[in-house]
Amino acid sequence: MNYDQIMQLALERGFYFPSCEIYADAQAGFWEYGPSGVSLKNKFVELWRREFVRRDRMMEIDGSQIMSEAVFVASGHLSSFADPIIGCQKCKSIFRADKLITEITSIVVPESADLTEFDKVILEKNIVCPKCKGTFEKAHKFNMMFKVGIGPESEPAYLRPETCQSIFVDFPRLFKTMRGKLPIGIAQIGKSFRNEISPRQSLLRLREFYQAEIEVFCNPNKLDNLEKFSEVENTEIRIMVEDDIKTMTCKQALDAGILPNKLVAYYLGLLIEFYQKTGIDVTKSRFRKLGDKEKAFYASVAFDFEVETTTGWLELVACNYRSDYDLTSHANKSKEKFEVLDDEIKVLPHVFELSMGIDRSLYTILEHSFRDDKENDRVVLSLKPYLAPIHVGILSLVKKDGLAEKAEEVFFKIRTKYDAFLDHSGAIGRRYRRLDEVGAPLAVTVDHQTLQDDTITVRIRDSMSQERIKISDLDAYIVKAITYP
RNA sequence: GCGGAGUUAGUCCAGCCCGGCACGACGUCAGCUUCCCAAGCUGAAGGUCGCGGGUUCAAAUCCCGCACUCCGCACCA
Repeated sequence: MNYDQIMQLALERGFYFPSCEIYADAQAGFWEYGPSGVSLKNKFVELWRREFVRRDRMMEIDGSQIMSEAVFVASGHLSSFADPIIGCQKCKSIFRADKLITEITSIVVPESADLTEFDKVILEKNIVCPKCKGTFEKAHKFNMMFKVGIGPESEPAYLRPETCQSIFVDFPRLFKTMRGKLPIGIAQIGKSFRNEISPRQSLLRLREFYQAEIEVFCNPNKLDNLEKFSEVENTEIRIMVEDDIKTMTCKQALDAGILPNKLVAYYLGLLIEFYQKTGIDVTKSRFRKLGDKEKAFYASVAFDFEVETTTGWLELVACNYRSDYDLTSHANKSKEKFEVLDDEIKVLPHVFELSMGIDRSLYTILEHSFRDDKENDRVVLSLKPYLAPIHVGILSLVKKDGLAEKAEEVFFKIRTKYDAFLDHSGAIGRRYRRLDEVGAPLAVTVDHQTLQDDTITVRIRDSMSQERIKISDLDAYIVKAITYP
């Protein structure tokens, strides 16, 4: 169960594969989901919707992927979502300006400093290219946003680098028209785009990727006034405390001051309960509080939710307390009013966000579900049944004697309700194994007895055990097996 | 973007030094056989040898450029 095995399974079984792969100019960092991948993703998204949007009575929106320049002037992405870089005139090597200066002179010039600051220090300290001793060109910024030109005049706009900006921009309308009341979560699933310098490892670092983001708007004076916290107070989380991972309940973490308030503790509790249901091994997870240097520019407190995979610790969710950074910025830039009434008092809400990487989560689900069952000479994806790309395979034991036709009858009865897959060809054991590899939890087999008494066998993926049931009971059987928790 | 290693069928790979019809396995499809766990037999399909250029009578093979993948650096959900 390492990265290469998952990659091979993904390619062979239609989970995901490189975009535009038949052309030589295909760029790195773009991947397609195949049929199995889409089916898994849809079910993952549905689970997310159940466990966050419905459970916590959030609103869900679907915003535009291209957003106007003003949005990113206000959000800070135009100035801050960029690295200061310098290039050598001679050998063309490129360096991070701030890192190189600190490395050579120990002078700390903040990443966000004015570009002339970098040029000044480089000139004063006579910094040259560490590779060829060449002199540097002027510092410039490499912005990680994709710029697009709108209309015939190519008016500047950008592909959003995070989905949440639409939520902030839409907040005033949503709060008014949807009868909002603090605290309120607004959620969105969609694509975001970042021009990574070096995308790598398929779904783990993409230039175009799916995020599931939740922005919780709250009254900053009432962060510990949250009745629903009792729902998760005994939920156990694993959290880094001074380089050790400690297991404790949300309440314990709150009481110990490791988590800052009930609101944050509540949503971290929801998060871990969600991931438990995805089949990811949460005993291999941790929340890690980020230091000031690691945090995004908009975050005042940040916890990363990380999971151990064969590629190392992988960040699946960024949990950022963004305070009023975004609403204040957009209010100032747009002149729109973002204050709302909470108990008759006007308040500018603060924001706590759960920013989930969907692609990375799907990869982790695959890796944590992958089982190399040598005893039975098979590869099994032990996915949670409700996430399986195929719910049930419908097989005829052999193709002749009318068994294929009977299997088709069974298939036609259930095909619109479940993800079912009909298969007649080849040895029965081979067909079971193919289903095991895409994680189908059930396999129904039509045999000679079926023709006599309308019963079929149902094979359970994980145990390989079988039981015989009536065709008329199949629907109820499948519902029970694949229903969401 | 840098350093290193790579790229040949759906997958894994041989061939490359030393230029001459692209090898094998797995998988897929069809038929036979078996009739509940990747058996066997017969047959078939599947290739811009990463892309572009050069050298040559002839290039997967030699030369140049580029792209992509993987590992490290840096960046990040």
